[in-house]
Amino acid sequence: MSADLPKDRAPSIRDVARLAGVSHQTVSRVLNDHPSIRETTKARILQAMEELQYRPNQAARALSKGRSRTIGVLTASSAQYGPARSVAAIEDAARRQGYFVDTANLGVADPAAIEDALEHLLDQAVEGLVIIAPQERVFDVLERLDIAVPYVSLQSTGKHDLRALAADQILGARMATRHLIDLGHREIVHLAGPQDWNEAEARMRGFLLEIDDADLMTNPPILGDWSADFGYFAGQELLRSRDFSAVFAANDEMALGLLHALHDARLSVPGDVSIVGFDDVPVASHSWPPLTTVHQDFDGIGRLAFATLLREMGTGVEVPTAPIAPRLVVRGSTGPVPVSRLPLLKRY
Amino acid sequence: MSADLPKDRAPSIRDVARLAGVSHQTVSRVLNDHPSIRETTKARILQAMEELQYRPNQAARALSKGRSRTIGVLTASSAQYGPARSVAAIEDAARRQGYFVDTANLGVADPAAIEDALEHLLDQAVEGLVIIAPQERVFDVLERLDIAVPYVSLQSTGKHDLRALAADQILGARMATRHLIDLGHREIVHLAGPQDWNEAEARMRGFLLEIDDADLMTNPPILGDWSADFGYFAGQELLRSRDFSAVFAANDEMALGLLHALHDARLSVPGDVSIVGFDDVPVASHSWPPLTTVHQDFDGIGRLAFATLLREMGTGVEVPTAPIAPRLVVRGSTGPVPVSRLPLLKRY
DNA sequence: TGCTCGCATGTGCACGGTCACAATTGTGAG
DNA sequence: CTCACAATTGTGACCGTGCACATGCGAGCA
Repeated sequence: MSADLPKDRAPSIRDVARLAGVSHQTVSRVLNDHPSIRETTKARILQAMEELQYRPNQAARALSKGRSRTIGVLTASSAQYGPARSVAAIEDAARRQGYFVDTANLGVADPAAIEDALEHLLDQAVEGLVIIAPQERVFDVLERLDIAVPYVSLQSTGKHDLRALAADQILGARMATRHLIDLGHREIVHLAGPQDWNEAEARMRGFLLEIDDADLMTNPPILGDWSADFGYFAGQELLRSRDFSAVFAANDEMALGLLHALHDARLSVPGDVSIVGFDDVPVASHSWPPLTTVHQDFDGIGRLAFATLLREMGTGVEVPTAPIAPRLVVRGSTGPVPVSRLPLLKRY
Repeated sequence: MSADLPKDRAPSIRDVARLAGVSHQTVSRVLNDHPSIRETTKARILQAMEELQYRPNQAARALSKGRSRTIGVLTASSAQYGPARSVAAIEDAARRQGYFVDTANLGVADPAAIEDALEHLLDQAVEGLVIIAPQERVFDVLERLDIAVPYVSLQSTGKHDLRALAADQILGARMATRHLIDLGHREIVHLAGPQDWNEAEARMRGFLLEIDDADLMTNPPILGDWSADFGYFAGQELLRSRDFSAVFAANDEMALGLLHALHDARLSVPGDVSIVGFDDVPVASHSWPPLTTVHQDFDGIGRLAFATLLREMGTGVEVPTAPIAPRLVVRGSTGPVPVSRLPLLKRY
């Protein structure tokens, strides 16, 4: 049969309808599996679809239903392990529910860039937004633009939404700090993340809360930029200027850089200094010594974020969710305060 | 004025037209900046748009023009640094050109999952595809489905497209291997990536070519899975079974795991064994010792991929492209063959 | 037998843009 | 002042799908 002449447009429901000898509406009903369709008719239509290699046109569907089935993901530094992993998980979960994911990466996060990225996502008529690794500025813009779609944010402090995830950050930081205190450390330095990141701020908060609970003193944390390079330089600086026996770094990368600086200075870890990181990136267990850190279930966080967003969007779909708990993973980079160090402490 | 009654639908060009006192077509002309429009009219329309907070509906545009302005990115293991970074670069470049990016991550890469992910992207009527970190199977599926849109692939071997990028992988591997040979190493082991990844295969090819050019012998490479954990176990196994003075790992993660194994065995790097990685991930410079590796410009690769795709898609837009060259970064993990080792070699 | 009811299917239009093709207005030459 | 022609603007159809609202048809019942 030469029923399918060149016709370069992709086949539409009408083409399918013609081939199956029904009206386009009946075909549409099959697509949305409407209950009242005779089995034989349905079979005939399905076969016609198969024959024509029919693929529903999402744009047309979006236009007519007013729903795009697309969600947007706004992410800063998506090349970092944690965010990247969560994005992948979100994408996966979304695809499973038939949603498309449109991403926008923020390089520099000046308000103009943020607005630009958001506009881009809104242009696509996203039905919801996931904000990853949010900085306060992002929420300012979000509020200023008066976004019409629901959004959730990962790893925030609960200021704007998801309390559950927020608790994790603070709790995780407390666990890390507690671990060091339990080992006898009294002079603990916090190598913090950039404070305009809610996530970094929450971790610092957890650190300070735990220090406070233990009635310890601490110098103001060092504000870093998440990078291993910064960790390295901060380490050099610390060695020059402060006395301390342990460091809690706000993420693994900085912890690894710090480790490097300590090696350079011929100091032993954990002999002279103990180090704890945060995130448990895959290489954390292979540094020398292996890094004690706080494990985060990034996949779970991503899935939870999507599930929460789905609920927020008021779709009927309810995806089961479970709260995400951080987990302290003790490896070789932490140990008791060295005896040799105890007298030193008396100086203060 | 209460011209804007509730009317919950978003404003359309017709609403704008009414407010500006022109026809919808004139508004459309403004959107596509058609040349012949009186300046005063244009200004009036722009103001009306502003007033109504008008935002063009992409779905409608896609429907009527038959173009979605969307490209798809198919990626395996997008949580890895390199791919993640390239994806971000692609996304950025695409956004700049007004394109949307839809991503699909491959967890396990069985043909069914690949097909599923591709179908998902095609459902969105993507105009082009970027395949990242391709495995041969992906291309099989791609060919079987007889995809109608152009695609480019990152870091392939040139079998399917982009020769320029392919050369990089082989060249980079040769540079790494050459470096070890120049240092006097004769027994070099290659810790390869999974061979169904074209990228891994290319690196192995580069290694073998260089070994061959130097008239050296080598045992068959060890086939890994890219992970640091694998590098660690491979290291333990190597120490038990083989004699060697240097290892070229197909990526940094495996190299770091290997480093860990050597530390565990109390071997010195580079005193006893030299190690080279591939990728130059951010922590590579902070391992102990800092890792000698082959730097790849992932951002550049991403941009190049998008530019190439744009050309492939036959859009008028020409984005300037520059070939990407790998760069050997010599750090502390490589050094001359230890004298103590030379006699040992005679045994073979 | 005639009537109601529910299932299965069909008809026509709306969604918000773009396109092809008028229709109108403005401009300069003869 | 008229006409040809360009510049500007308007009209109506169409893209592929879903919705509201018929319509046809057989079963059940009085």
